[in-house]
Amino acid sequence: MPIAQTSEKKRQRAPSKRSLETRERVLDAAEAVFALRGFDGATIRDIVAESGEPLGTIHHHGGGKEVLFQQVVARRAEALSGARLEALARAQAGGAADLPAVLGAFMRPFFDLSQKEPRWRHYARLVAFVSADDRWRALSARFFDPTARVFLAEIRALLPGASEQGVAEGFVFSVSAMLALLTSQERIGTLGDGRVAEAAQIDHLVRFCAAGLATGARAAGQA
Amino acid sequence: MPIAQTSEKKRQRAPSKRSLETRERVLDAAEAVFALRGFDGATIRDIVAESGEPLGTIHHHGGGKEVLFQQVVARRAEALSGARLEALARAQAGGAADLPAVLGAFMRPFFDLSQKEPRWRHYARLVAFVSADDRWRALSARFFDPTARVFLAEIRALLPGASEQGVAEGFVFSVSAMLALLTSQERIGTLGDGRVAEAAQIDHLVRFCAAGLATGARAAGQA
DNA sequence: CCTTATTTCGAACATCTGTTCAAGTTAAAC
DNA sequence: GTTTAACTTGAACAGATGTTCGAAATAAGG
Repeated sequence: MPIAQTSEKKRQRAPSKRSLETRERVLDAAEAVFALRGFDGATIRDIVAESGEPLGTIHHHGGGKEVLFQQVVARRAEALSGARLEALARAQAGGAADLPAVLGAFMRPFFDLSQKEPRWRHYARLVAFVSADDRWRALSARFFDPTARVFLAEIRALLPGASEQGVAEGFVFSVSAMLALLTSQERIGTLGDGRVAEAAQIDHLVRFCAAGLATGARAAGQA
Repeated sequence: MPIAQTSEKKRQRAPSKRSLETRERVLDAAEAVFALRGFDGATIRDIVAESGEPLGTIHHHGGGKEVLFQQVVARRAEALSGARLEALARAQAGGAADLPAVLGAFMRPFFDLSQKEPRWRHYARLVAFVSADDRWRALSARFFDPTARVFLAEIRALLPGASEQGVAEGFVFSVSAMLALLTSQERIGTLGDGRVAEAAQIDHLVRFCAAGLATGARAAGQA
């Protein structure tokens, strides 16, 4: 899944195991630093310090600051989409899923993955940055929009009275609320009872958004 | 309302009218640039270009990049709080206000001000940055939290069955949804039918959040 | 009208930042 | 085992960036 389309000369040898490990360390460090400081606030030398790799190595594996950022976003995108679509399929296994179940299938995988693997919290913050900044619209469109469209269609099917525009707005509100919880959660995520409290907050988030979406649909239907 | 508390030597002369106008131009330009590029992405020389003022003048009036940012945030904070509290008082003029009215009093002034004075759109984006980044927590706490607490108390009074924690979460969800609309709106704000479409979106936003808050309270009351 | 605090202005400075480069090392392909 | 593509490493570079500084212009206070 290469990002750059232009003038790629083909490799003549498979990368070594050591090289692959180095690349992983570079991307992990970049993910952490970008998540903490944002794209403009982050420095290649911050990533050097975080990874322990020398300066030249960051560029060798990263391909420049901007391409490095894109690689970090791309690395976990497929896993995220997969988890969301699987959760949706699971919710629909026993017949039609209701609105909270569909919303939950979209939102919960992010939190579940964050609890299993702390690096996903960094990725979550990164996704918030990508979603909020027009500069990364192309990244959003490529990696997140296709899955979002699937869920949008499911939600529309559950709200037959709603306008397409209204559902889309409600979905945007929902995603922004999810990202707010996801990123604010980071600073209390490692606390003792964080896991228990977080589960309740996610339940609340899903209920909140489901109610908001349903009401918007109802009002649009009346008008 | 000075930001810096440390070692301020008192002025011996009133600032000239020309000086005040220059300061205003500097803050306007800084507001626009910070709103467009964020704190780290913005450059003093970007502000030089935007304002037309020479480099030294930015520092003379701004007091350094970080203090300049704080000044920009501070400048319109009081007007925003005032507009929100007035809207709340107006909503409660004829007896008790319901949840959508209270939420609307918090959210609508931002959009109303943006329509009257386009510079408020820049300020709105700035507020989104400040709210999203822990680095500016102190600014948030000083300029926005007091008013938010007033509205939080009003909402709690309207939802007697809800837990304090649950209402606070719902309020956070609501604010993040509002900021999402506010910042995404910027790119289509100057379109021809922008005003009409925006009004409908704000109605939708208020209904969405009111429904979400009410449902969260109901569920918490049941449990 | 004086005095001088304040403002205007841009050159200069030290530091930071992304990137390049070349020499040395490693390991894939045969 | 040999060859050499790929990787590792850090010094060096060009440009950007926040800040400082002093001289000149302006206007408040008397």
